[in-house]
Amino acid sequence: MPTIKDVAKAAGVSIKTVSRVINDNSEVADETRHHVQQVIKELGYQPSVVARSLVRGKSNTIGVVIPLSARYIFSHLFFSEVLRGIAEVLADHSLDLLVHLGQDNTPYVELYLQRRVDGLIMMSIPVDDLNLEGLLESAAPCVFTCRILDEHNSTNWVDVDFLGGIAQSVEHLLDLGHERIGLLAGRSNLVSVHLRVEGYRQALDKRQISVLDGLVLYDEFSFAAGQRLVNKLMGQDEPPTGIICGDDMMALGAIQGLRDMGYTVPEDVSVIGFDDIVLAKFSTPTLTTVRQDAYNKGHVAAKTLVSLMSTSPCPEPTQIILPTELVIRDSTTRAGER
Amino acid sequence: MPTIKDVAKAAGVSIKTVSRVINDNSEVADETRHHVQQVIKELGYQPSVVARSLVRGKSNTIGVVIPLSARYIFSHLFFSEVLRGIAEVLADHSLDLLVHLGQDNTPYVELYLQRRVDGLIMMSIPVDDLNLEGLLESAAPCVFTCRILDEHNSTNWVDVDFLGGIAQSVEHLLDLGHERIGLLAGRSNLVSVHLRVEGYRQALDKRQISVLDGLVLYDEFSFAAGQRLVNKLMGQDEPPTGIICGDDMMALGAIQGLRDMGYTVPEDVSVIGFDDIVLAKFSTPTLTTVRQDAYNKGHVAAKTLVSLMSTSPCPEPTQIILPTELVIRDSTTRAGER
DNA sequence: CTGAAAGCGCTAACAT
DNA sequence: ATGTTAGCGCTTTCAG
Repeated sequence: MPTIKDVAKAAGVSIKTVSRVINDNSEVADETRHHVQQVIKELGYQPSVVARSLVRGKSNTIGVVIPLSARYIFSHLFFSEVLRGIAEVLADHSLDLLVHLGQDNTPYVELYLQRRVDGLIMMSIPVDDLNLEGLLESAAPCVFTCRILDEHNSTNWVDVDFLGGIAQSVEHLLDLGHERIGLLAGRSNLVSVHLRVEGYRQALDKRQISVLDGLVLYDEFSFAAGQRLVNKLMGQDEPPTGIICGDDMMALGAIQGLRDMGYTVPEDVSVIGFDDIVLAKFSTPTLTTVRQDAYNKGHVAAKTLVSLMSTSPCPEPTQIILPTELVIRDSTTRAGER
Repeated sequence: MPTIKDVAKAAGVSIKTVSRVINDNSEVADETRHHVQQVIKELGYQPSVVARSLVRGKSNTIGVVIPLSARYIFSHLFFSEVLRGIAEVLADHSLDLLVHLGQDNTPYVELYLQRRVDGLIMMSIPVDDLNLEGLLESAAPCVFTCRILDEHNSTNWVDVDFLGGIAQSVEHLLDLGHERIGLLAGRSNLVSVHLRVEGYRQALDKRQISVLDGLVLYDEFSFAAGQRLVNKLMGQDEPPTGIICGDDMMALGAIQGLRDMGYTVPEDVSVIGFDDIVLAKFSTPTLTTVRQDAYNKGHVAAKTLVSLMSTSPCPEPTQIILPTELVIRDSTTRAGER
């Protein structure tokens, strides 16, 4: 592959002149410019981004880190939606996108320390992530697509309103006359799961309803987990008449599990999901759920990172909570309908 | 951030010695080595991958190109599954993964020509892609996750057996006594769609059943398209009793559309999908479909690319067709059951 | 308007 | 076993 030197030689000009042409900034005589452009085309020359990165001191690349421990999100449409939101913003700024599955043994902050990326977007980091500390200690521009535990409150993040979304779900069920409400929360090592539980608590407290033991269960976000947990939940002395799930796949699993046990949804038990995946609209019954806009999450996170990187000195931490919306469909109804 | 020079100075050794330590190949006295390692740790030194790339002449990065025209795959779980398959192989080989949404105006072969990536994996390229030619003319190591039109038959690709999968679907319906079978094929600018149609034709020919006009329709892969097309299909004089769809989302849309028109699935019309997405197992009725292993597709494509890059001279083109499997569920039944 | 030369951070012959 | 030196391909003062 030709280099700038080859072009210079072939065009009979200096390297610097070629450099000027390809960066079309400084003044070059029109004649020279055209001639050089001609030679460039003939040779099929393309400047090496690697050499440019070295001399310019930046890679023009953003890393998106997906902890392997959160690998389940890979089988979530959620993931590709967030990624799409990120990718479109980066494209607008001519930034490249490096996707990194974080093996726990290689601290992902190295991506930055090795000048491979200029900034990082972290997806769904669990609270017990081993490499998080190293990242926060570094000067790496970084935005999380989820809240993290952070005593200094100094991280940038974009997240949806899990607390409010779940609280609204609880209120919806209470309004329908449900008094015993179960929560299938998700993995307990995620901040978002804690927030879900907190939203559940607050909504019940507000109506002076006591939070009962055994009505909040934890497991991974999956159809299978929904099926599993619902068995536990309904096996209790006084089973709930309404169940709120950490995400839609869990909710669909819960519905299936309930059906297998002989319950009818929503007549016997109302079920609410979270996310509003495509499926939610088409399941039987259609799923009442809390909508979050994953594309927008990625979009906003990327925007935040880009502005973070172009601003100096480092601005105040940006912490954005995106709204959710309760979408009421057919999986919820008044208590005691049957 | 410290450079190799800083380390050398601080350790009181030459740059080359530091280089030897961080590449731990050549012989360095144990004492020197330990000392240098100590200094590296103290300074928090990390070698710059950019500088390394420049001098080594390779980026250790693979680009995955997703044509924007195929943006729909972003909202397909399929995409993230393929990507996961790719990512895991690359991680094993310490290769980085660059995801590139191909804007049609920037030829993606530039990723290679600018030394940004050492090889490319192309996802779902339509036949009318403008930038394809440039890529094929270049020397870029490249593997497609779909077949492409290529008169020289010189490209490397990994694909699933669309032709066989659809043929098997047709046979399944024929075995159930269906004689009029519709095909909702997908976008006609995809080779995979042509192959689906070809499979459909061959299977019907084999049983000496004539292929009727109006029974094969084209549209995008989506729920909405399934709903749309089924209306056209059933509005004909002699509507089909069996419908084969290009993918599962289309099939689910078709089922919904049929239901809206007052038909029952599968009693009135049998429906078959393609992919076997998670949803297929949980829809009502559960969906008969052709399973393809998207993760494996990505895995094999990445493996192929890696071996391609490490082999010289360039080996014979690798063209792999992965098997599919017909998964029979509840959306298909004998013709005239009702 | 153009060129010579230094240097980005690293590796690799070639000494010593 | 260790250091010197010359690049990798580009940008960028600083002169001409």
